[in-house]
Amino acid sequence: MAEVTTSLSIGQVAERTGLSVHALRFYEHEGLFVNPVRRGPGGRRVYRQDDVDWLTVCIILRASGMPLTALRRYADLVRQGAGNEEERRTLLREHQARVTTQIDRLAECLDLIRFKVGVYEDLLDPDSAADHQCHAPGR
Amino acid sequence: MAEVTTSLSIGQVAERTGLSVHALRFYEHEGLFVNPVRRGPGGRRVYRQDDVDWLTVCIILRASGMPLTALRRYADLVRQGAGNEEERRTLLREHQARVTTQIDRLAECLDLIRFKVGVYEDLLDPDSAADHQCHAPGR
DNA sequence: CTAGGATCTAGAGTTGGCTCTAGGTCAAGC
DNA sequence: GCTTGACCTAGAGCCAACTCTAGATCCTAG
Repeated sequence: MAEVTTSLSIGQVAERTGLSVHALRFYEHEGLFVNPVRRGPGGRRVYRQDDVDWLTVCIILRASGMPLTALRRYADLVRQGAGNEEERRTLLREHQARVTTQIDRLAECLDLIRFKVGVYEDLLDPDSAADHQCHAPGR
Repeated sequence: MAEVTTSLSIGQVAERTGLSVHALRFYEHEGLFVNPVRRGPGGRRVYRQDDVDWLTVCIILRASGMPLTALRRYADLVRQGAGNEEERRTLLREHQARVTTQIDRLAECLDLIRFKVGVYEDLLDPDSAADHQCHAPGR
């Protein structure tokens, strides 16, 4: 039960990460990988599990709105190795702040949306209408 | 203290909504206004407070990720007048669901980000390090 | 030997949502 | 009468992040 260093093809990585093979090549081209992607016979890309792990992190950062430029910056720092941990922390903290801000903003939007849904709810079946305060813009 | 029907120029609307004049013309072109924008002397756009109110709603829906196509659909429904409230409710409910999903997703991402910030925190001043569980991918 | 499928590179195309430009009109103030 | 600034239209340009295409190579199975 030891798979010490399993090699993965680009197709396999695409499958396990959910990224397209196109996106994987694109990410590589953009310098988003920490380890330069090795090549096997015929010039084919060979990935390992830690590439997949890194991609998993990338996907999460992307999903939370980090632009590729910032992701590249982070990859650069990690690639450079020990010594720049403070900068990495700063980068992540800034992103963290943006994400919390974004969540708050969305929660506010959700308030209005809920309110408006509520208005239509009352309109469409007034029986189950609760009382609502009315302080939002029309329509 | 009665400003019964104040007319606003495109510049004034831009100022109060935060949208650019370009964006306002673009939104009009895209059919996102409920009332066709009236024109004053010289063909200039004349807005009123309820346009601003509507734009406020638009801005919130946009900020929560509603694409312009959906916003246009909603505007169409409102423009058509009474009778399609159910469809409006459906549209808003669907958007509401997407927003809550998005908030949840962001919250999950935030977990990882916090974890990683924590790792660098511990690394950079280990004195104040609390204990952490370790189950996230590397770097 | 050959057909199929996965891979390769380089670069063009797409999408959404604006933003900007060019060239012109119009009203007010000096 | 002239400049200034806000406005007009139509359409081009931009940005991010992919996605897709073309044409070539390589490996495996039949």
